[in-house]
Amino acid sequence: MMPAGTDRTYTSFDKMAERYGVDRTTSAKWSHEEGFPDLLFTEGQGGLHVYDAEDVDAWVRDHHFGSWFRSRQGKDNPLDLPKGGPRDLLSLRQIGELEGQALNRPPTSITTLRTYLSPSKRVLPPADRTPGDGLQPTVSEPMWFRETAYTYICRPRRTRRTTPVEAKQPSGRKSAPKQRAAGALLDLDLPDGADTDLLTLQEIGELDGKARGRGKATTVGTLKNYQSQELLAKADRTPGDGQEPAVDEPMWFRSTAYRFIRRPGRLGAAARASREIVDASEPLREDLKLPKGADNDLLTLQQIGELDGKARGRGKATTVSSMRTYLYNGLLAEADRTPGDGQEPAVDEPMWFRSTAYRFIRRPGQLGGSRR
DNA sequence: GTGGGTTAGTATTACTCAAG
DNA sequence: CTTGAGTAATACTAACCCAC
Repeated sequence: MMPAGTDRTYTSFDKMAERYGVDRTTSAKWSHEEGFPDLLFTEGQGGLHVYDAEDVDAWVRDHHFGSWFRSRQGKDNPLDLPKGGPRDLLSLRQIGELEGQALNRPPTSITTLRTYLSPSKRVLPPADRTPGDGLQPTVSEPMWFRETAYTYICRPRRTRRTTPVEAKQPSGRKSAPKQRAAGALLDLDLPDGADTDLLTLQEIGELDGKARGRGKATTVGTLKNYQSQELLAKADRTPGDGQEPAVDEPMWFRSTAYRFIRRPGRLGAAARASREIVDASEPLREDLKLPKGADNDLLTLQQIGELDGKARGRGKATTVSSMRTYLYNGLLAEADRTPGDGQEPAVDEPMWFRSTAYRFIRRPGQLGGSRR
């Protein structure tokens, strides 16, 4: 129950999602970020996380300005800009400073503002006043009315925060994200090679995708994300760093790359399976009664669950949810057919060949009813 | 079923740069 | 001074998984 008798307002991940126009997973993710307000309490059976709405709002303003700003659309003076006469005159430099202040970042440079003035962009309208325009008071450089400038500053936008804002903090905070990656490294199957071999981002992505059992390479874009999160270290070599051999794109030592690839965390099905099957030598059970049928008949997860429950003597079907867990753990191989794989007949959900499914059902181990 | 947590990926943006 | 193309980084989501 919400405590009564206070004027505090409460929020939860769903409410935040609605208010700031983001997905629930996004607001939940925020709660793990540096300095997010403390959890007040949890409520109900599902354990709904409840936070102070005002504290959260202040934090979102600081940390996810774009989302915060969106929630302020339609309000007067959404950015709390200094009051003043609409016809006050502001220079380009002053506009840059006000913008920086409003967005909690360094002043926008005059150079950048000039590019916004270019007719092709028109992000910022031309100056309201120019030297020699014959109006009073005379001006010695282009000037904008406060209202013009404010319309520019409050334009719909997403913002890109620069890191220096955080750099004001005493050092030592930044190491937090690295800590997260500091768990025990995984023992993955990776090609041999000298520690000092040089690898490109793309090559690292290929090795990463393969070793972690995802079947396809991790994209360069994703790796760049990891870089910004400092999960992947900075390149050991960069173009023009003066070392030999010269490189024409950033390169990582094999040892650096492998430390990243072996990071703790979730693995794709293939890699999980190869780690799971310690005792693959145990023979499949041949004593189970299973319907006859062609090896390449196609079965859904639900159908496999039904066969599994029956064959292993549990009376009722293994639930699809349990089947997913088996799949995740690599006990059941990945689907032989998936929607859009271009093969015939087309399927609209993942399907397994009868032979694949039966290999799973005949897995070694106890039969039904033995739990508890 | 509900809600929290994780990962891989895409979309979008602010900003830079070289050349006209 | 303009411009278009390029880049780095952020912001966000889909699709999972897991626990109660």
